[in-house]
Amino acid sequence: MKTLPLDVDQYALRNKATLFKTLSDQELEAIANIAQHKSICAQQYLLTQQTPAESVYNLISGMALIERTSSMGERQILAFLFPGDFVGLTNSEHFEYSVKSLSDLHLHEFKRKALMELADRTPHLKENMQKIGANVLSRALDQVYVLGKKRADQRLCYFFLHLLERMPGASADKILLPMTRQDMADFLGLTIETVSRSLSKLKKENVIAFPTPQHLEILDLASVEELGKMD
Amino acid sequence: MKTLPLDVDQYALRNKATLFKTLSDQELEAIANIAQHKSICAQQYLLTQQTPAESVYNLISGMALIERTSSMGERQILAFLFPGDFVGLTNSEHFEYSVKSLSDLHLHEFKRKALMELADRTPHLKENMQKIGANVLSRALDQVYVLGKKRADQRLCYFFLHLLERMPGASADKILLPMTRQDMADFLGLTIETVSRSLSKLKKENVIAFPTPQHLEILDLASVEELGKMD
DNA sequence: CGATGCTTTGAATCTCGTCAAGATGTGTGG
DNA sequence: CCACACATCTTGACGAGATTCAAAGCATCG
Repeated sequence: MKTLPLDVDQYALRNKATLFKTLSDQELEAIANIAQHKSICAQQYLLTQQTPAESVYNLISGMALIERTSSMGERQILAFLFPGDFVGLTNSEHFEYSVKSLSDLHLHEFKRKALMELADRTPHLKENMQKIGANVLSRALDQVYVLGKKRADQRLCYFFLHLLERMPGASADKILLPMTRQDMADFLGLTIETVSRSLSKLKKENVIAFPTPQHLEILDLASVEELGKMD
Repeated sequence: MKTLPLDVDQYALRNKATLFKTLSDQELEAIANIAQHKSICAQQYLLTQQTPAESVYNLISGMALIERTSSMGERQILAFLFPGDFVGLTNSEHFEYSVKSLSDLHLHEFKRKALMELADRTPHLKENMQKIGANVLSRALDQVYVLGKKRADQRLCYFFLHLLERMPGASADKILLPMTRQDMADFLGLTIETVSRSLSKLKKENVIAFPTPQHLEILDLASVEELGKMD
């Protein structure tokens, strides 16, 4: 269990709000003692709407998505999860969403009770957890704004900027997309065809390029920022 | 715009997640000791994007809205606030939104630090605050789903059900709307014309009626539920 | 009363969704 | 290495739904 804290992270530690930021070695070890390693293959469900909400998870490596599917089969992706992200902080008895892996995942699993108790004794940890919660809400509100006000091409540019900011190793000239077009569509409140058409339009305007369908390149970052900005 | 007759405490106490639920008299008194009364007239800003986030507020009576306005003048309403609601729980230095009153407001103001400290010593209070936070997020995710997947008439029905559930004194045959059509549009990601047209359509289908423009009556609750349901 | 602000309606336009087909990739077995 | 099959992605044509711009209806309030 000593292996813990530090395989997380050259990425997570440089990220803004992460569970482990600014913690002392002792504090990190205390967390390590209640953490369990967990691995999941690509395209598997980490948890679903029916799962009792006893555990919370910290994503070490890989990518995942949070989705909600209605009884009529309508799927809305509520968020994508990146290394360092935290998922499962709810206060209901069971989760209100499902979490599905996009790639092989490594995570830390915590019993919620144990983590909460530790947080009570570890101010820095509690502060980090609150920050993470605030960020989750803040991003959900951003998404509300985008879905309420933006056209398809603008939503996609917002999405690119989102990836650029949050995805480890992403740079304007090389963004690897682990999600399908359908995932993007369900995240942005569009259909797969509209996503595809908007991508083609941006391609034709030389704003972006696709060396392969999963490999995005931003050619004109200024335009992307203009289209996708939030303020 | 007329102000709403609101029976505050009666509503707040029967509501699910409120700051004061299940607290003992002693605990309530401890809260009272750090609370300050505040009153605001209709159509005023309680706080704005620029306000430093030092205080949090608990709404006693009246209604308000949370909005975000972009540099291009696009406004998105992120939530409506009802008696018992809590606003201001963020972890950034300043707020990421503005709060505007729809009617005359009475609220409790707490210094964030003081409330946090008290919460540390008062498990019930902390639990209530966490529940409120979870509810806020849950509703934001509902809104993402609605904006991503629903037609104009469905969004309106969702909104009606939302009001029915949360607004004090609302019943199917009498819902007083303190907000304008523009507010509804900005909440639901529509234009005011689309809101008006959709309302007219629902009126023509005898699903709803408007004795006056601010007085909504649901004639066919089953249809409203079918159109506005979330699952 | 008229004046103002909010709401509704109308017509033209645009964006996006739907349905259908075609193209491109990826993986497998020969 | 090629050929085929399957999945994903792209494109096209059309229609539904929402926005835009403009004008007309209704309240409310001096």
